[in-house]
Amino acid sequence: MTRQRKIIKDIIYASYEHPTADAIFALAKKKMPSIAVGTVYRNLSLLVESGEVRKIDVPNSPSRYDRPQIPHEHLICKNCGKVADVGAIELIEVLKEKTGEDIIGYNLTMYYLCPKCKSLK
Amino acid sequence: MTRQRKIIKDIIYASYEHPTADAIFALAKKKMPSIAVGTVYRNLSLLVESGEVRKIDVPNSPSRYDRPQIPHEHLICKNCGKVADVGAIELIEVLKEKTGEDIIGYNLTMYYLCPKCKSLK
DNA sequence: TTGAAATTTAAGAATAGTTCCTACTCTTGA
DNA sequence: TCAAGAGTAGGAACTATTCTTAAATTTCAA
Repeated sequence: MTRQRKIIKDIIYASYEHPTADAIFALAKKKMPSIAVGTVYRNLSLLVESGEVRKIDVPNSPSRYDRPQIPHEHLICKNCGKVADVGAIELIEVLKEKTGEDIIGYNLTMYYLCPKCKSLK
Repeated sequence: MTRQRKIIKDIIYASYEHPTADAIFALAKKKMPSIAVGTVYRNLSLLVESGEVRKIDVPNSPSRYDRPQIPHEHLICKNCGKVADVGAIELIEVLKEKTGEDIIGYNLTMYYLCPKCKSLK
């Protein structure tokens, strides 16, 4: 846990804005003006891999980063791109009434090992 | 519906491979050697917008395109990136037993209009 | 404490997917 | 037939992210 990595993690844990890599870089730069973009990206990957930080993939715009709380998913405004949280329980409600007034669409991707790859392990 | 657009649509409807824009371009080029990458992307957007084609956003790799069948979602192999279909019913099963053996993770994004944007409309 | 090896970093070049721009071509309909 | 509008080809431009390289920092055995 280098100083740079600590700063990056702290920024994410202190934020409720689901910041982008760019926003994190800007904030980190205030605390350590010498930090580089590459460092932010590399450390974000490491933090995601270790499970300390959660990555939110946003189609057609920069990924965002979040602290791993109790299970929750994300609502993205189609107009301004703002990301909101949805608790897992609400989520089930939302899925149930998918006809729902405000849900314009959704994108669900699950990850697994396909039979071929599984057999190779 | 231009000739180019027809070719692109036909390729997607004839494929079971969830082709990428690049793969579509390669196949389109066989039927019409003069076609340009930009044309493929532009027509894919138009087809998606009109609902004739469905776009699958794949984090960290090129988007894929699919025909809009009965509701189904996608399973992506974490190792080789292959995309498989999951029917909506299976899907509920999968979500139910989320502890499940093979599901490594998932990414759910829903789209809506946030209160602020909704009030502006 | 020293200093060599290993790790991490800064800086910016490179990459890849996608979009944008411009001039040209095709289609449409009067 | 021909002018206006729509669509296209080709490639430059853009943007988020990754890679590369040399320099800085950390680690840890001696």
